[in-house]
Amino acid sequence: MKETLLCPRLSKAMELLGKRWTALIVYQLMDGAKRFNEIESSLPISGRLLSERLKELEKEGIVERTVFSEVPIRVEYNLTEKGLALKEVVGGIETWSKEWL
Amino acid sequence: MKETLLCPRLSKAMELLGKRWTALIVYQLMDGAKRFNEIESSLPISGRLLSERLKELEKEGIVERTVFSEVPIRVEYNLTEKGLALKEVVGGIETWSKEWL
DNA sequence: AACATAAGGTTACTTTATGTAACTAAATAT
DNA sequence: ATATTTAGTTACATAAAGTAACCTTATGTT
Repeated sequence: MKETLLCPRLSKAMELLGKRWTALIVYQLMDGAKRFNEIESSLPISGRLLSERLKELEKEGIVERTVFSEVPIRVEYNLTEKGLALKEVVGGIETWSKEWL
Repeated sequence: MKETLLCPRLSKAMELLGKRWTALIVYQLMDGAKRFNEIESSLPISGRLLSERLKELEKEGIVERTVFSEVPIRVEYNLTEKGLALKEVVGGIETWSKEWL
């Protein structure tokens, strides 16, 4: 695999969004905060991977994690401004899928 | 991994676009037909996987393959109407990446 | 006290996807 | 006969994803 002159930002964006589940997780958060188990139930993803993806998204500043120290513990995830900006992208994919799939 | 009520078309779209390299291949074809080696040179992808992805995209009707029986052989790939419709999606990702990455 | 429950994970292990490098086919040129 | 070129394919190694069992904390039940 050799190096190229491909736009590094587009490349980075695809590394994120092109990772399995990432866009669908963002999609789940598009209409407001959700808890870990809610996301897990709404997608055919395993807890292991959901945990991994949420960490990545948090590190990228796309998702924000809020812990409520109740019993049992409650953790909510919601999109940051950066994440909300992805609405257009995911919306575009949704539109395309409705027209062509 | 359990079943969900997730929109099957969006789900399918993400299975395609969320596969490594797929969107970047489409991006490479956005400004006209390209040959196998041209795509391979413009992306850090291996020939093995490029071949696999192009077959998938062809099967999905996103990419069209044209063989020119010259010597040496020449094969061109270009987007179908369905593939061209993805310009907006990939363009949206590009826009987002420029603003947020 | 002993056990169960619940959320939000983590760990160990298996299967699938991706990356690497060498090889093939066809037609021509040296 | 050997080399060159394009567009792949094959065999093998490594990385990522899937599965299932387990952990922690704080309560609630027997």
